[in-house]
This record gives sequence, structure tokens and C-alpha cells, in this order.
Amino acid sequence: MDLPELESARGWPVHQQIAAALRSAIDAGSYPPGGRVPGENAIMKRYGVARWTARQALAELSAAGYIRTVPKVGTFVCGEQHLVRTPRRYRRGTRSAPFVTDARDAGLRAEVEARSEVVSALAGIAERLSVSVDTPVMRTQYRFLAGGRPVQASVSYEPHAAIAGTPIEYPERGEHAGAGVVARYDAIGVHIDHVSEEVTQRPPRGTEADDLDVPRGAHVFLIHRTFTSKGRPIETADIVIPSDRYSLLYSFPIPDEDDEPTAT
Amino acid sequence: MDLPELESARGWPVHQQIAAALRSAIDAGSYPPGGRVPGENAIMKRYGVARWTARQALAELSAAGYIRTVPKVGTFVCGEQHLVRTPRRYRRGTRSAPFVTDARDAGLRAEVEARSEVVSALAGIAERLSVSVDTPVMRTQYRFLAGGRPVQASVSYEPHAAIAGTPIEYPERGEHAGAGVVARYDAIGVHIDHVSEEVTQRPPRGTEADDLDVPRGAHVFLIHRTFTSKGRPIETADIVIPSDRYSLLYSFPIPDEDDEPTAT
DNA sequence: TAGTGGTCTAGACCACAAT
DNA sequence: TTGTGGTCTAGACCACTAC
Repeated sequence: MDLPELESARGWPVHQQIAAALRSAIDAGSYPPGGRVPGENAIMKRYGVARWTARQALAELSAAGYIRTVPKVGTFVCGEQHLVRTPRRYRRGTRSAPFVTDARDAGLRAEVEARSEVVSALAGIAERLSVSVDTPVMRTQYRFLAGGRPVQASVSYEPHAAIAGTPIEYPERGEHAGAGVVARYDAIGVHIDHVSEEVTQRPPRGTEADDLDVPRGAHVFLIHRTFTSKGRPIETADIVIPSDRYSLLYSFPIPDEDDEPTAT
Repeated sequence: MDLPELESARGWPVHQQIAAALRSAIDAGSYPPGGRVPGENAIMKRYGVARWTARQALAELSAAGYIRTVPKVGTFVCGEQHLVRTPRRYRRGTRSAPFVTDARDAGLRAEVEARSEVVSALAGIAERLSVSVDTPVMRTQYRFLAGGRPVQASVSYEPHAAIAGTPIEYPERGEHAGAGVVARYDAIGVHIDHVSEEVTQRPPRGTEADDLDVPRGAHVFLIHRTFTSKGRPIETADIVIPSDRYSLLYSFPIPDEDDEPTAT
């Protein structure tokens, strides 16, 4: 317990002072990555504060990705394992999905689970795919694991008519299983030439916190991705990524003045 | 006070039940956007819970962007004003900065404050600009307002040698004030052809919460952007954006197999 | 069995705004 | 003045984990 005293008796809230003390102790290396950090009870004793105060301090560091609190086990320093998601890898000719390459770059073993079924398009998806409501679409639910831990989940939608009876009908089966969307459609002669991704961010919902192992207070990225070929939507997906262990890297050319705008 | 009873007496934590009740009341339109929502004290009375429990319920909705709690004033439903940041607009030939166009699209008046000075490059910036430490760089601090409210802040760095004595030396002065980076450098014959943005996300730090008017529990996007010309870094910036009122839209072509990789 | 964090109660004082 | 949310105390019970 080498937490420093709280000096600054200014008007600062106590929980912020404690959070600052703990943060600098971690930065100084007093608590090595993966190691145990004083938990609620320890902080209550150390500083003579109530549980609420201790928890507020820990919640602040937890949201910032400094620590991770495991219910009934303890509180630990987060190692800085940082995966980078690289949509630039949506390039043609890559055999494996972009995710697999990203994970290997980080030195992690990658696994992908997928499960497909044909469903009727709801309004939102129908609009994104430019089809009418109730059109049959192939819905595929993915779960991506790196180093044994889940790091990404997504739900993909493709108009069924475009792939029915082709070798890529079921994304998780056959010769093209595990390939990225661009490579899969290349296999049936559909040349995907554009992607658009809308990035937002929010706390985990429903079972996302459990499924993706999102620590308390941390948020997830939500990406709405649509692939198009000559302006026509080919596939759209909702991608959920825990933001505490991922960053998103976008790298692309600056279009010239005379380029035509593309669909949103 | 038309909050429903809590039916589900299952093992669910009370604060989650209250949050769910309040959320559905908002979704159902019981509390119109901008209107007042039951605060901590009201929830304590309505459901007979302690302040901590009430606050946890409100914190959940606040982090999700449903409500905004203004200290000592009250708790209010967030209107869904959604700005879209569109780096696709880094196109050549646009007179005004991309931000201004984004804000106008949302029907808001845009203002930009900027302040420049020459400083010595610290290690991180020096690396991103491929210059040595202590090289003089022009640092510009921006603050962007839409409809009178701050919605974006950034710090930009450019090697001073490249712009010293040119009409674009001070980004906020002269004929090219208010132009985007691409247009400014076009003015001195430097053709920026590529941009890379790394997106992360975290709670607001220091004065960011106040400066950008980030509600309690909400997070900000942090973008590290670098413009390059023929692979050589021209400008790099750290951009901070409140994520509760912004989404990021990336739209770009899929490179072909034989394209060369670009610098990270 | 001892320790952990998760949840919750029942109070309290404060500064500030009056959406 | 009244009501608001911000902060805090001092307890409590629980389920689960680690040893």
C-alpha cells in the first residue's frame, strides 16, 4: 500500500484527489501492468473514506482505461495491449479477413466465429442496402477473438438474391470462408470499389459488456459500414468494438477537385 | 411524474430497472427533447431509493447520451442534434474549412477561433512530422463552435521552415484564413495527397469537459491526423470531439491490389 | 474462511441558479 | 427562498472467488 497522502486540501473533490494519486502511482510504476491495485475496501481504509467515494475514484480510472475491475476478484492495472483496426486493409487480393491481419500484427492468435441465416430486411437495413423492406437478406453474426479474448462483434447484411446459389452464399462455409467481403465478392465477379464507415461511440448495451469483456465504465465504438460497387450497396454491417483496447486507423488519398461525390 | 412502476422484481439491480423505466419513458415521448426529466431527488421520492441508487440510474442514461445533467439546475432530455464530421471533405478547391461545411449542413452557424505561435517540437510531435526534436514548429490551437456551442478543439503542428515567410505562415491571418489545410498548402504549391487519422476515445481530461461542454459520463473522440504529400508529413493535429453530438464519417475507395502501402 | 466488489439505505452539508 | 445536483459518511447484506 504505497499510496501517497492527499496533500491538496483545496476545494477539489476527494474522489478526484484519490484518483489523481492512484493514477500517478500507476504512471510511476508502483503498480505494474496486470498487477493488483488497491480496491474499494483498501482505499476506504487507506484514506478513511466511504465506499461511494472510493468507487468514484476507481470508476474514473476505469473509464479512462487505466484499471480494470473484476467483480469479486479485484482491481488490476491494464496492460497496454493496443490493437489497431485498419480499414485500409480492405484491399483486394488479401486472402484472410482484415481482422486476422490486424491481430497477427499485434502478435495475437485470431479466431472468427460466424453464423448465417436468411431473414427479412427491416426498415433500417433495407434503406442502407437500397432494397425494399422484407427483401430476403443474409444476416451473418460474427464474433472475433484475439489471443482468446473477444475483441469485436458484428452483424452483416447482404441481399440474398446477389449471392444465392454462388460459392459465397454462406460467408462461413466453403472455399472462401474467412475471407474479407471484398475478396469474397471478387470471387463472383463483383468488384467492390468503395467503403463508407460511420463511427459513433456509446456505453455497451444489453449483453455487449459480457460478450466483449468491456470493463465497467468503458465504452464501445459502433461502426456502420457499407461496401458499394459503382455506387450500389453490396454489404452493410454493424460493428461493435471495445474502445479500451482498439484504435481505428483510417488512411486514404485526398480526392481531387473534379471527383464526383459518393453516396452516404 | 409519469414514471412507471418497477415490475420486474427479478434479481436486476434497482438502478438498472429505474434507468430502463426512464429510458422507455423518454423513448415513448413522455419527456420531450430539451424538457426536464425527474432528477435525483425526484427519483429518490418516486421509487423510495437512496441518492446513490438514483444517481447510478441517471449516470447510465447520461453516458448513453439520453439525458444531460446540468449541475444545480436540473436534468434534461438531449435533443438529437447530430453533427457529422466528414473527412471526405478534405477535398481540394473548397474555400472554407471542412468543419464549416459540416456545420452548415446541419443548419448551424459556424465560428472558428485560432491562435498560433512558433514552438519547439516535442518528441511525439517531432516523430509524427519526421523532424528532429526541438525543430521549430507552428502550433495552432483551434476552437470550433457550431450554433454558439463549442463542438471541437484541436492543436495543429506544422514545420515552421515550410511556411515561414509565405502567405500561409499564420493559419488564422491573411487571405487564406479559415481555409482547410489542403487548400492552404495548395496556395503555396504543396500538393497534399494523403491523410491518415487514428481514432481513439476516452473520458474528457483536464478542462476539456468545460471547454467542450461535455456532459457528465460522456466521452470524447481523440483523432491523431497527419497530412502527407508524397509520403512526407506536412501537418499533424490532435483533434478532440465530444462524441455525444458528433459522428465520424469515413468514405473512401478500396485500393487495388498493386497499390503501394502508405505510411502510418 | 477471509476478502472482494456489487448493491443499497438513510441520513447530511454545501453552493448555486431560478431552462 | 426553494430546489437542484455534488459530495460525503457510516453503516449493511449479498454472492462469489481465492486460498
